[in-house]
Amino acid sequence: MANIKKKYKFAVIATDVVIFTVRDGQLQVLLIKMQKHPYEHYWAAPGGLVKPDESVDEAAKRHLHLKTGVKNVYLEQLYTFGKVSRDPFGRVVSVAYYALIPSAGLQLKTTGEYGEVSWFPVNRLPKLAYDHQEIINRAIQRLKDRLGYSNVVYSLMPRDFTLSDLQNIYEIILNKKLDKRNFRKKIFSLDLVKSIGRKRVGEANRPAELFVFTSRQLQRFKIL
Amino acid sequence: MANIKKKYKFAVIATDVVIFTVRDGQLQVLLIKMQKHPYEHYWAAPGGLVKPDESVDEAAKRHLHLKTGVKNVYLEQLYTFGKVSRDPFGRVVSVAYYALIPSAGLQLKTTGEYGEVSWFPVNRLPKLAYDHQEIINRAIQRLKDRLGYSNVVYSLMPRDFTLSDLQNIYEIILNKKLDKRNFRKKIFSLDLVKSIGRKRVGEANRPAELFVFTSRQLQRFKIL
DNA sequence: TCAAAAGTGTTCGTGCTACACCCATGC
DNA sequence: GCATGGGTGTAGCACGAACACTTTTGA
Repeated sequence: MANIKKKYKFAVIATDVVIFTVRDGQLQVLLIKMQKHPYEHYWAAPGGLVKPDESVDEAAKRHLHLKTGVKNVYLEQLYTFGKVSRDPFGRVVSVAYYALIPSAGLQLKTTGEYGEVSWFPVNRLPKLAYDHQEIINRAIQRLKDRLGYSNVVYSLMPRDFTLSDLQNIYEIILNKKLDKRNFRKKIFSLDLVKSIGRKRVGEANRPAELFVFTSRQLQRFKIL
Repeated sequence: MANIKKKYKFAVIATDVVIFTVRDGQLQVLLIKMQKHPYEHYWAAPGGLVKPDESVDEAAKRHLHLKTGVKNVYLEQLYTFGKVSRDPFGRVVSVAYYALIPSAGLQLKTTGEYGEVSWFPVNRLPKLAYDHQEIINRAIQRLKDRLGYSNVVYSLMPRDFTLSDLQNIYEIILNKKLDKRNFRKKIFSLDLVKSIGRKRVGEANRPAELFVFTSRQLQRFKIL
């Protein structure tokens, strides 16, 4: 460890990306199984060094794409973790990001050189390498905050959805029940969604009206 | 420039600290005059490389102390700036922080090897080196947000102060007038301050009651 | 006809906004 | 006694919280 540290005259930069989706009624995070000592059998958020010719944002996008195949999803810088001994392989400072992707039609890059990749519900996480537990905790907190003060939720939803779908996402992430009537009132008063004039049919109950977001750009305002 | 870049195999880490105070009825930032081409006659926020044996937080504290002599002031990580060409001297990623210090009894380290150091009102900034204009803009925005949702303002105030002093700080930073009665009601209802049973005397008007903060720990809640 | 989720209004209380006059002091 | 900032209360309004029943479909 000590001799590895000496490879670098200064701290070097890496990035880690906490990738969220909502699947099976739970908020889930994408993790990769580590191979190297001392972290074999630990899991970690995808990430790696920033190359000299790419920005930190680009590095985060690259790692996100590498593991999920997705592009153009919501990606926000979270925080930079810079403790001296956070990485036993050397002096690495990590700029953490978090990404939000809709679960519909997701295909992981589980094969290849990078070992096992898997989704985990945030309340049943395995042993995590480095300070990734701390990183994920902070990402969850940030996500909760953003839900209440922006329309980011659009990045977790498919193109069209019912208001109950939307309310479910909120309830799952915030981990509390919301009042249906108040929720709908609020969403409508903010003009967040518009009806597409169709209903979701084929279920054993009254068909629900389908909506799309009026805007899929990030906007800030108080929702909850 | 190109050959300097090659000195580093990876991006290296620096930190920059935007230091705020309120003086002369204005929000001001501490800047240092640059010496080296291409930025001679430009100014910049204090900062520099992170040493291999210090955390990024510690590096920020070090640079803050170096220029102001102060310790134990409010210091918060702001954002990490990672564009490839932000620094013409090489591939440097900067973790920006901002600090808040009370103006009372401030003494700058204007002498010594580091060249000129000076305060500038945020709305009359000189030409800034690197991407420091962007960093400062973001810091101002963050500060405004925090004022409305926490008690950070304590870190800009002397130990005891009048309610008008406090309101002034808010008005200066937010750049808008507040209603005196509503402001006082809010501050009291949150138990932010307590009277010390003394008044500020010697001014050509009714003496104002002096207060201290009930807590000088960061707390979050909606103020404005 | 039953189960299951969709959809729909009103009431109440809290908190924010707007607003004007008297008070205590130094000069 | 005058100029200067200190200190105080109320009324209207907007918004959030609580709450229950009818509708539409598939099985």
